[in-house]
Amino acid sequence: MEIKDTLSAVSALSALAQDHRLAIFRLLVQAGSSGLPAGRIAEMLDLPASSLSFHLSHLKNGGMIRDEREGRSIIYRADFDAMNALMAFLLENCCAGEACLPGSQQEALKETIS
Amino acid sequence: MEIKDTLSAVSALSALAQDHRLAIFRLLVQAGSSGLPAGRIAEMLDLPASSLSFHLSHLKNGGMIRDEREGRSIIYRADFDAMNALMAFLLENCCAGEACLPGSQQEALKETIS
DNA sequence: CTTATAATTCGATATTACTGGAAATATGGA
DNA sequence: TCCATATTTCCAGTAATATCGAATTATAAG
Repeated sequence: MEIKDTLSAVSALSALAQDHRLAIFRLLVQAGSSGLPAGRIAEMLDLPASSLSFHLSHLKNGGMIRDEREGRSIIYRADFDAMNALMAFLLENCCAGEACLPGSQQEALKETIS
Repeated sequence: MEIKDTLSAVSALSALAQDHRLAIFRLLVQAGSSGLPAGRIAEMLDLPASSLSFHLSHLKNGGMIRDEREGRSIIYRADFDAMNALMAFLLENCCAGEACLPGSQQEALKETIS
């Protein structure tokens, strides 16, 4: 997992920076590796299909989710590697060493992630 | 440092989800506790004063920075507690335990932060 | 081949964000 | 008081996002 450049960090952040999209992503995180079909997400969040589709494509553009067709459904899954990279970027660029994590844990995370 | 609700997480995320604002925040993180006056930020990022002010107020609204008047200048500082809380929120809600950090580090972070 | 289901794309509309010059506000000093 | 400096607020124009019904595409099954 590489550390993101500023541009991809911005698109990852803006993918999550919207109430419906954050809710969608959290659902997918909970769902784990089995993911959820679009219709099930729409149902759970009570969103019209076309609105959901708009947000899913935004999340996909930001690299935060992946999709895979399975029969008539399309299964969406959270991209944990991307989330990982985003966390690493924030830790590295927005936390200044002194804050957010004690130094030792920060070092350990860097090794884990990069 | 409390764990954020979804609404404040969205405003923190959207505060950072813009190229100029992310750049501003990173500068302030680097500057640390001494912070930077608005004019210096405008100079470093080559932004018109009014545009900078727009972004600063957005960052402030999202709770990511603080300001303090000092003579004719207004000094801006990154709010590390807010960044901390955002990291904790993401870890808790968008990382699903299995991912982003090995379990032991995640536990340690939760204790550190909450 | 037709019908039903799952999802996306299109299109029209409404809302919100971004930009930057000009005017207003606040402070400090001559 | 008057002027210069630092910054914000105002305003108008432009661009990007969000919403959701209707039309379209893709798949599966009878």
